[in-house]
Amino acid sequence: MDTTAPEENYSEKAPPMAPLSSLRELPTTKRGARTRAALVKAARKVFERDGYLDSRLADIAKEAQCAAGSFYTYFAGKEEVLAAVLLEAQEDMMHPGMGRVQGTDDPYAVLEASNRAYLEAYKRNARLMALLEQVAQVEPEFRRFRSRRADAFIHRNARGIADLQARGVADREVDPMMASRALSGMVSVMAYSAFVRGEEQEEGTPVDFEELVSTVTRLWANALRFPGHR
Amino acid sequence: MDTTAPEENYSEKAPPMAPLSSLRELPTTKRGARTRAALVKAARKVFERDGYLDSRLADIAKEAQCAAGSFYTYFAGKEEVLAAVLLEAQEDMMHPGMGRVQGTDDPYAVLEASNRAYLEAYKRNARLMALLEQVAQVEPEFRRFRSRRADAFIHRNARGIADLQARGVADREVDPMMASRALSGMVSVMAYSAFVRGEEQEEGTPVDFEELVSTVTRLWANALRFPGHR
Amino acid sequence: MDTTAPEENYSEKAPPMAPLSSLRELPTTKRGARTRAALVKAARKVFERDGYLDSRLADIAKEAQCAAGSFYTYFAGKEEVLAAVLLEAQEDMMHPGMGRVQGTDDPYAVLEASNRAYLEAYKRNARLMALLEQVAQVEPEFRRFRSRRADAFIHRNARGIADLQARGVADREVDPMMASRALSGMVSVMAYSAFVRGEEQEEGTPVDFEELVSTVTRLWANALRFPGHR
Amino acid sequence: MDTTAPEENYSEKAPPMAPLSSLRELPTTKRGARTRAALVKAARKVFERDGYLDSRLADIAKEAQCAAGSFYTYFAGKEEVLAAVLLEAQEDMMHPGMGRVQGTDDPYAVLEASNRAYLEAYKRNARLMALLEQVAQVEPEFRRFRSRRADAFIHRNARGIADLQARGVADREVDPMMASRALSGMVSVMAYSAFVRGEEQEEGTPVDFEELVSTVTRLWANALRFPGHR
DNA sequence: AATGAATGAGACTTCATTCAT
DNA sequence: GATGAATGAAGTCTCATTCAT
Repeated sequence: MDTTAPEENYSEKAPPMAPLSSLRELPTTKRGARTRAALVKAARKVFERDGYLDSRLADIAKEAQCAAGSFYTYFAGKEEVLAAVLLEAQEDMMHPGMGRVQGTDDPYAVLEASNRAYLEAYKRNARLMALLEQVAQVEPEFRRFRSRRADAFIHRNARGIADLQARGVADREVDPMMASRALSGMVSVMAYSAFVRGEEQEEGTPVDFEELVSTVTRLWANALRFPGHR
Repeated sequence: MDTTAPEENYSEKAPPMAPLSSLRELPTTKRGARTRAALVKAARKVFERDGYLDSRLADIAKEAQCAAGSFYTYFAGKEEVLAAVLLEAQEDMMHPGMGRVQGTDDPYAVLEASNRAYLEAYKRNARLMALLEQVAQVEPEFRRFRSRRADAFIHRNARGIADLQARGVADREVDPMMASRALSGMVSVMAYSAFVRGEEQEEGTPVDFEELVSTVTRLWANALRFPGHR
Repeated sequence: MDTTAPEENYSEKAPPMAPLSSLRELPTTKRGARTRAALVKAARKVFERDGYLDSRLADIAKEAQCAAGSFYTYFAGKEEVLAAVLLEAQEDMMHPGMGRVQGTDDPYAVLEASNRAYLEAYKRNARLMALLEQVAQVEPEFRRFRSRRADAFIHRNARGIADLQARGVADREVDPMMASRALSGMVSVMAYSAFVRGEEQEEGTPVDFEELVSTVTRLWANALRFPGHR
Repeated sequence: MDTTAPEENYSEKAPPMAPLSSLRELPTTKRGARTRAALVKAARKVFERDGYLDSRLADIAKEAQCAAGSFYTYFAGKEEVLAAVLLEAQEDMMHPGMGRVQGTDDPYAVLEASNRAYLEAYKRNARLMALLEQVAQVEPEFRRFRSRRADAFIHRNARGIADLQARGVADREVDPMMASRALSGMVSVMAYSAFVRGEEQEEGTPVDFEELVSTVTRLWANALRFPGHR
């Protein structure tokens, strides 16, 4: 089963749904490549630090140690750098095949491994996820981007659920798609709450990662009425 | 039991958590009250139409048919009108005691009624909820506002869960708070996805409201291992 | 001799050079008189506190506990209240005939009494003097007002000097007018520096009043080569 | 002796008391330097013409023939350009060592040369001095600037006076500092009155420069009881 | 390619003054 | 007379984007 987790999901390298176009052609010279890379890196730093809205192109250029005008050699504007940033991060934001849990067929173990992988990836890229959430609220283009990612993930989990239903492991009363939507959402909300909001406020008990994994997995398994008594 | 639902929940009229201050004093005269009300109404309309960030004070004033300067008689800026808008809407955004489901003690029925009430309120105020989500990404003050609301709700549901655990109706293995966080989040995510994102895109099957209620309720009940076989 | 001191000088009650017009007619009713008086008083307070430029009519009205609109019943604007404030204060700002130093003819004693009276009056109204200096830099009308006051004083002292020259008590080489300008200016500068600038900065040795009087008097007397060896 | 004259006095190039900071960094390119210089020049012109308070940044930009926004490339606001204007003028506002009156030790001659140098510098920069007086009434930062300048001058003259007292040339009864304050103030008042106020009003006898110098010098010398009978 | 100055549209605020009650 | 809300002109400042070197 592949009951991974919510909202983001691109384990397959495949053309990741051509999310964001690079209008500008890539630089020809070595020097150009270097500058462009510096800009993308700087952009990520500035975005994560100041937020997308409060960041200015001038800051990004300064951070990349190049002139404001140079920015436009590579990008048409803020949106486009952000696209580049996201594109570049996409790889790592995708949990790496959840370690396969080789050699088991136990649905619960698979589910747990899947959730763990998702949450680890989320944690690793928490600031970027926060950024994406913010941007999605503001730029339709990125709202669509986020939706597509979430949908891909949801569909995959829906297939997993349907499969389990077929095998008699999961409750047949629920619609696989709706259930996937709900449970995937549940996990992503928890991730956001733990790693994004958790970071903002200094106070409060930082959630224990293992407890997070096990709670989420247990609820998910129960919700689908996995057999067994855990 | 009071397993209401996610993110927002203020059936008790009690101190509406004095969320957002109205620095400017309220108008003395009838005329003033009328103008202020017109501004709040106009602000809500403009915010919901253009989004918080893309709206200009001038537009709000125009919508309220008053001079730009008049705005400042009542509010110090965008934030403050928004606070007023939210304050005014708070009442209705709170689902009204979920009808009590008088006469039953069936946890499942209570849960379902609670979820239905929550989702109805969410649907009724979908555009405002969308606005709140947007603003929370941008203005710390409103991020806190949203958090406080969610927390209040989560705590209430956590109490409900703990109660059910004590009565032997709910799985004792999960921490009530974490479970509440996860399940409440699940419902609010579904509400957002159905009523906010569902509205944006014309295409797609609009979710059936009843199916939403029953799915969410079933998953919630299962997750906590309510007894019985539904 | 009447070698009083600088910049301000209106001991004679006589129509004090019709300095500032009261366009608005004075109030008829008792209530009106009360309001007007309250406004003038409030204006002085606000002006002295916030400075002329940074004060707003709304503040004055509030301080006078009346509505903003009421202001215009009595004054055409800021300038006019200020005129009223100055008019009202004029009386006390004028040192009271310097006690005449009755019974002496000693020029030095007269001079000293005159300077003392001037400095006392200046000190008493320091904040208002500061205000006047400020306003004179900004409003031509009040620049002229200040000039006329200074001139009146200078002329008077010039007459005093001429008189002493005639009596052989003062150096005949200097032009009475120029000398008066210089010496009167000297005293007013000292007064400003001691009572206005001295107040602004907490630090520093506050000037000893008596030392101020005696220094100024001695220098003045010496400058005109009063006979005798003090 | 170095009984220069009043209020301003910086013949020594020494630390120009780092009066006003240029927060914005200076332009790198030649073009930038040109624009900045044009802005400073324009600012001086506009300030002297309209007064500090009534001048608008837009006017300055227009005068410098550049876009309004360009202003902010070099200055944070009105205050900062003014600082630049003052900084640039500082050099010339400082009378140049008063020609030294080489070869004489006659205190009177030195004093006269000093006063002449001061008054010439004042006259040369009369409009700027007027501006400074105005601004000092309005912006604390510049009030302090003016005070520091005056103080430097006063201290220098005080030293001169003390020196003369030691040499038996000046009256020992007066405190050097107070005397310096008074006499320095006397000269600056005369300068202001002659070159600033004298310009405003078309009418009136424009003061004869030489008479001004000699009167001021004579009174100063007398006040300190220089020996000799002039 | 890189630079960094120049541009200018546009949004925000303030407050003196007017005006309907 | 008094009230206090309404008005709207003016000025400030920000930055994405362009452009001459």
